[in-house]
Amino acid sequence: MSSSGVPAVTGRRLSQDERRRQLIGIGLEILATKPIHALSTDEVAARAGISRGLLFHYFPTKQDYHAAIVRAAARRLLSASQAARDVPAAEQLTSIVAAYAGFIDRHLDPYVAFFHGGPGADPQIRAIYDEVRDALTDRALAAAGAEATPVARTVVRGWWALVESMAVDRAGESGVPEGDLVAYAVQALPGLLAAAVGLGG
Amino acid sequence: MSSSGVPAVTGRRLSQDERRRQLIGIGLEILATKPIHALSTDEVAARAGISRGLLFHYFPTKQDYHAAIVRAAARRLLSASQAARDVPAAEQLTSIVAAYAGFIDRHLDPYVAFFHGGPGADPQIRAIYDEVRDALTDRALAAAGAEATPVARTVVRGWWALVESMAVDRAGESGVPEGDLVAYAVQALPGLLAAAVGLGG
DNA sequence: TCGGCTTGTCGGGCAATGCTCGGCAAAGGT
DNA sequence: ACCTTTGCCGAGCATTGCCCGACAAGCCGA
Repeated sequence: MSSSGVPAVTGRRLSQDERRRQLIGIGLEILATKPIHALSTDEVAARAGISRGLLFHYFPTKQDYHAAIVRAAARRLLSASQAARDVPAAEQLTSIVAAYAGFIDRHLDPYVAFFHGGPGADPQIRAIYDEVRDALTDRALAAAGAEATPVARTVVRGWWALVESMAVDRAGESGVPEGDLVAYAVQALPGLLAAAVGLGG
Repeated sequence: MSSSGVPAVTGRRLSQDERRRQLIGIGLEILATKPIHALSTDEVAARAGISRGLLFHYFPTKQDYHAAIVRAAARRLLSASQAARDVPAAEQLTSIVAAYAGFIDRHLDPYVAFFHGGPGADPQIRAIYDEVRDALTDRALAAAGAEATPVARTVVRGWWALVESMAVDRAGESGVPEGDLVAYAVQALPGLLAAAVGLGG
């Protein structure tokens, strides 16, 4: 568990890309454990076997470093939350929700730390959250075969919030089996969308 | 705009209660604007007209101070999200949701800053969030006349997440009138609850 | 009016931390 | 063997969270 996949033979000279990857990997490890304000640049530098100064060469600000880490976590979440290949159109949505819920189930603590964690007031991080929600919303709308009107998007974003809430609850305490949760969520969406067609605007 | 309601005649000697209130008031003002890591004890002390040391006499740690501020914000949210008096049972839920959505609408930026903001990994603050969600869930279940089974609680918590998501979206950009949103949310809950009766456990 | 006790308050100071900067040295081409 | 590039060091500055010993404002009894 020394340092995130990359062996980090201390003393070697890494390429920009290797170093960035290593530093982000270390950040992913640490931020899964403690909040940002408890992550010190000293610790990161020590784990990476480099000087404090070098960290700021790669990420001019601690906020930038934090944003890069969250962005990496977001990429993982999005790439995990795709429909399995060779899935018939009718089961696309189920496949996506199952993948998403499974991801939360497998990585509950880090998930909560990353996506309910960072300073919500930081615009960089807020933007990343929005991108994730938008991407998931696009996928769900496409899989559900629904038109992407503004109202429909709002509803689907809300529905994702519901799914996330229940998935986190489930992984935490409630005894609902994952399969049931997925089926419930998929079954609930059409009704929510249908009832929204008359909504203002 | 000197300092949050309490006049704070600098130089006077305040009682413990007055001072605490004043400091929390200042925190509520500042945290509505910027994230926690950008709030310095110096700034708070300067605004309150006191020394840095005194702040730590009232809140032994910056996290404690932060938690006290968030707790105050949570109290305001909860006290605003009640059913209006003299509302018939059938409209209790509508009244609560309207109050909640109205609160978000009136205080969008502070709301997001406080309730999507704090370090999610800080257990104190996480506990406050949980208390708020639990309290709102209790109210909604009672108003809907539903039984408070574990599954129902999970569903209602998820439904609140949906309501919050849509309310924030609404206040931000989407053109859905607030009344429509409230009616939509209230109408959606029974279906979500009914479909959940068979859920595992 | 004086003395004494309680307690809100000051302000200097320590250690940690975010961030800067000038310069060194390893890698690689010629 | 030289030179250019560039990854990297490490000393140092300013800020900030936090501690602590001491002062003084307020109240009480005499």
